[in-house]
Amino acid sequence: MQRRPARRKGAASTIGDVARHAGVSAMTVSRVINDGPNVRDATRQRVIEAIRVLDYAPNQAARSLASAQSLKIGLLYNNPSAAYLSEVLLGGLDQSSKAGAQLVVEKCEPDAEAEALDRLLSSGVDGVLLPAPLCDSAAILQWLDEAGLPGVAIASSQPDDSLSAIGIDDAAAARAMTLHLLELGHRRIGFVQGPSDHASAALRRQGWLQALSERGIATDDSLIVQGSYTYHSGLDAADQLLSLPLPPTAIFASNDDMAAAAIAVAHRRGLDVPRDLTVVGFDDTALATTVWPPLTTIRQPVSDMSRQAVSILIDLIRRRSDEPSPGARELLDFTLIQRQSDGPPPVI
Amino acid sequence: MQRRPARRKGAASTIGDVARHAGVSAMTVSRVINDGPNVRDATRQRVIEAIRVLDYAPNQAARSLASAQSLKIGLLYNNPSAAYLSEVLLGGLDQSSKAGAQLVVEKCEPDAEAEALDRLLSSGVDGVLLPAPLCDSAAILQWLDEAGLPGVAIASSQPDDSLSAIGIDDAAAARAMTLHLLELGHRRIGFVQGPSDHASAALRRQGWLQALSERGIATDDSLIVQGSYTYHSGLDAADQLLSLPLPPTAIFASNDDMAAAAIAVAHRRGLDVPRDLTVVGFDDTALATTVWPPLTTIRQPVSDMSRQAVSILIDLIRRRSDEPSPGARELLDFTLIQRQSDGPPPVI
DNA sequence: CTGAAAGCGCTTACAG
DNA sequence: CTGAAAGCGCTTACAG
Repeated sequence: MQRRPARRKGAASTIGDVARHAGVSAMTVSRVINDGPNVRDATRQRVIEAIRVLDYAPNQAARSLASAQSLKIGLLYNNPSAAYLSEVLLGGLDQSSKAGAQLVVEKCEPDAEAEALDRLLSSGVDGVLLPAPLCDSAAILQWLDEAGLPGVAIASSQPDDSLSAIGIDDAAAARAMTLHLLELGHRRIGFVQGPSDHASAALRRQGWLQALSERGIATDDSLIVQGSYTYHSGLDAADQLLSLPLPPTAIFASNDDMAAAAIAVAHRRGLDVPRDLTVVGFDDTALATTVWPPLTTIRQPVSDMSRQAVSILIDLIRRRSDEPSPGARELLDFTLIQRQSDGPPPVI
Repeated sequence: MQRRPARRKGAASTIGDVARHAGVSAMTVSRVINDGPNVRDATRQRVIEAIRVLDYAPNQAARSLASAQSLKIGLLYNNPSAAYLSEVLLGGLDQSSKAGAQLVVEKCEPDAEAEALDRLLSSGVDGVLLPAPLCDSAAILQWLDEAGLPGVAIASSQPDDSLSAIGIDDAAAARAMTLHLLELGHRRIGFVQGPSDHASAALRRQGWLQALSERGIATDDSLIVQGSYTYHSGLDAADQLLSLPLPPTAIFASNDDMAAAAIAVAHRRGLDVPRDLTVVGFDDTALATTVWPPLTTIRQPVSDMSRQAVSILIDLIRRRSDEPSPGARELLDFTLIQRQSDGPPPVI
């Protein structure tokens, strides 16, 4: 029976060790760690060096005990999609643990925002992460304001002014995708629009329109069909598009669920994708690669967004009471991921 | 400009408050909190009452600082599916935060188990959560053993003996689903099997066989088709089944991805689901409800499993060095979720 | 079965 | 710009 080694992370170095090594007091080390003012540059350098040499990492428990400030961050979610949620969670968790903050996750049921928010508040959070589409909810924003808590929107390109936000430029991404389709030779591109209560839906449509007009392609209103971001709505939308007297040679769906549905419809009609019809999506969810052929789509760096959102939120919390920062906006790069659902239009 | 209220969770009660209220020392309160021995029952009751009255909750930071035991729990994942992962994450996060443990999440790339594990070890985790199928990896189990770390398998019904595990009874669930199909009137039920390196695959097949034999239905080998849990493999499997001279009236796929593919194939062949063909899955992933018609499937309580796995792991860590507990097994209830992809067989 | 003392590693006032 | 002291809320030996 193998006896378990005692592997307690042997005597991690403390603030005292660093102080001794640098020839200063613990107080000064603390100042350096916390980016405090009033440290001569030479002193600061010596401390930083000592930290490096001793491989020192502050003990978070001691930190929060002493400062009586545990840094609890709330994350409200609404399950738009599991893939999206898990990325938000992964990024948020990673950054929170690095920053020594605790992440408290609450589900927000459709018409019970108040309850979720109250649970969050009573658990003592110092700020809230709001992944889209929750950041577009007026009720939530108002509540946040009343509670006096800072919030950061994730994956929202057009959030309320009261919020700091991080996201991609949805319009630019949709424009890039449309340009890609145009380059392949497509001229009749069907567009499946998202629901009007999602800020992203309008922006994606706008990007599509812009690319078209840039290349001098006249827009044909019959090529725009309304969807609601659900797979089921994509079924109807694609059917409508492919029933047109002059059907499109490519379908650009505003999200992957609807694009996956478009592929299903094409197959049912005996059309090969991408030989007979090109279908592209948006979001790069798990569905994009479970479906056959895998979808060409736009990927948002969701976990990076979440990571950065945590940093921004912590800054906001630490700075508190100061000027109520006027909602910073941060844009991250998207990626066009080309897989196997796109190709040139069929030669007639 | 609304000034932020100072809402620091006003003077939460401490162990001292409780001690005073109960007329004992802080030490005794600590014993009660930690289920320590040597407390007279009457004393314990008084303390519990005081805790209730004062709404006392131990300060985790102080706790881990004092005990120099921060309780870090590692979670290794391998992205089988985002839905599964997010449930594991949600449950694990919830329970860890309740127990004052920190959750450290690491991704384990296909052939780089060693790296992921080393990162986990160097981050100082005290134990590891292993969601299926990672708990079936010999490399990981060996590493865990060498590191002397306790581990708990999640959603595994047939894990290694060295591990504690929590899961559902896959065979019983598959049997229940098959019985359900039989009750609807089906007699020719096609079965799409999972990959042989997944413990669950064999168990699910076994459950299917058992139900059949219980009802005295002869098994027809042509009705068993090999799949690999991917959507793409489901396409081929369903094609094979539906090309049979005497095709099945129902297809039971071992997971939702393959079931979704079966629906796609049926549609492509002009078959209506469920009127002409019943299709059921297993797992209740997001795909089950994005596809049309939504899938009848088996749901595992993944987030509950994850929650309990955390509790078990913490017990294991606290108990350490003691008898190396011989791998407890915990079975949770599954649910058969009936949606719209099943019905009686077509009348001929 | 119960308690008084010391200390975990940091930060917060307060001095200089 | 820097430091000595006290204390955050708990637990760990150690006594009784």
